[in-house]
Amino acid sequence: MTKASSKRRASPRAAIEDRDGDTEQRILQAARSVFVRRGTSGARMQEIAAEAGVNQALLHYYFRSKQRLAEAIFREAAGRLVPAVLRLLGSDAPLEQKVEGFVHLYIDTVREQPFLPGYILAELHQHPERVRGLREAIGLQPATVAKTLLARLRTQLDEGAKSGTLRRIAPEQFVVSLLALTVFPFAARPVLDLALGMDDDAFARFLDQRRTELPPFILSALRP
Amino acid sequence: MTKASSKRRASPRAAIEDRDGDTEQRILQAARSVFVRRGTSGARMQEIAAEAGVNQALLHYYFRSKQRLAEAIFREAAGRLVPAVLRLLGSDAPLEQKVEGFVHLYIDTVREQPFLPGYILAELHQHPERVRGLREAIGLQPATVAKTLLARLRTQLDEGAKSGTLRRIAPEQFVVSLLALTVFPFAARPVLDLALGMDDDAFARFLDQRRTELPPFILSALRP
DNA sequence: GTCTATATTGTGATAGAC
DNA sequence: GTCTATCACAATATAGAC
Repeated sequence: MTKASSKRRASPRAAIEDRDGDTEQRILQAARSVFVRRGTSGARMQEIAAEAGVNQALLHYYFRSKQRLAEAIFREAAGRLVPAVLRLLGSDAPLEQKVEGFVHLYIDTVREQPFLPGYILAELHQHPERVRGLREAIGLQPATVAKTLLARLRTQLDEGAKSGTLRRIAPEQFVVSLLALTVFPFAARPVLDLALGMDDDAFARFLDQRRTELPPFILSALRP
Repeated sequence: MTKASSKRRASPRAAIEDRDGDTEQRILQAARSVFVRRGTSGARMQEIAAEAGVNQALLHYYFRSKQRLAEAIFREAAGRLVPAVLRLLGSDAPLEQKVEGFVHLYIDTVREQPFLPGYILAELHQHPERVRGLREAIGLQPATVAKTLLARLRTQLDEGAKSGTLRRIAPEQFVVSLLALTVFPFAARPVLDLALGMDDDAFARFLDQRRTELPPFILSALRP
């Protein structure tokens, strides 16, 4: 899976004696859990080792250093969300479909790992250099992606404006608003807990409601 | 200012010989800068000391431990944003005024320290126990605040729905959407940089535009 | 109040037996 | 591949002179 790991894999053909779920996977699993919760600087190799049920030395055996492990986890996390989002928004489906498709896809995906957005935003905030990881996750040149995505959206928005079905709005504002309305509830989960007294059950109900009500809300906002 | 500091202040009446800007303030200033950028676990006392132009021992003289210093900074940061927001949203001004008032207040305030939202969200994500700091920043019991705020909003939204001027919407959804649209652009600043190629100038223009266009956008979304 | 050591602990990383 | 030391250094914290 990882470059580092494949290089290091031992027995050429054997791998049968691996216990329940190959060790590397158990480490990755534990690393995900810890890094996502504590962030890269807050994470401790010891905690990861314990959660994986191995000792610290093994982490280094599989992934050279904390740095590399952290990068692997971040790339994986970002790669799970970003490309799908970009593909959807950049497609040439009609705008109404994009909005609903995006909201559903995002909420359904992230629901299973509600801490991902908070983790990604926190990492990018604290380690801006990690944007590189995002670049790789995207695959293409960001500048290119941005231009084509925005250009396509602009076309759609302009058409709607001319035909009188849409209010005139800059594509950047549109994208950010769409992202904001969908991503923010996850990223601000602790705030909702405190400020609105929202526990896990209430949050689940909140998401159900939002999933169906957000698309019409957004489309209504777009109407002139 | 801080409990710790006032207890420790030395010369009873003298304080005149302090050089440019009282030392405690210089430390706080540096601590703000470092904690906000790196987060609590990523921050280094040494970096703070250097930025304040003093040595590490002084940090401990004024604020016992890194932990305490971090808490002071977080409380201050949260206290600068949260209470104002809650007061505004909980007031009995008409809904249209709340929306515009909130957007303007928030964007104008945070513009000067655009990393605050990212810092606060990241801290809450990585150290949920820090919610205590938020509690103190709010001053009142969060449960109470939440109830009265939501209750008041529900009244206003229901009235609007009955009179046919507003679409029916749960107050929780409304608050989260309002917050999302306003806060997210700051919290996701690095993403905007990468995904939309938005540098500081472009971001400033983006905010100008958003400040004026967001209120009508939201009000349009609320219309049936 | 502020500084220069210095103590103390935390934490990532490596060596080497099995 | 996996483990038990153990190293090396980074980082917080304290002692004590000035």
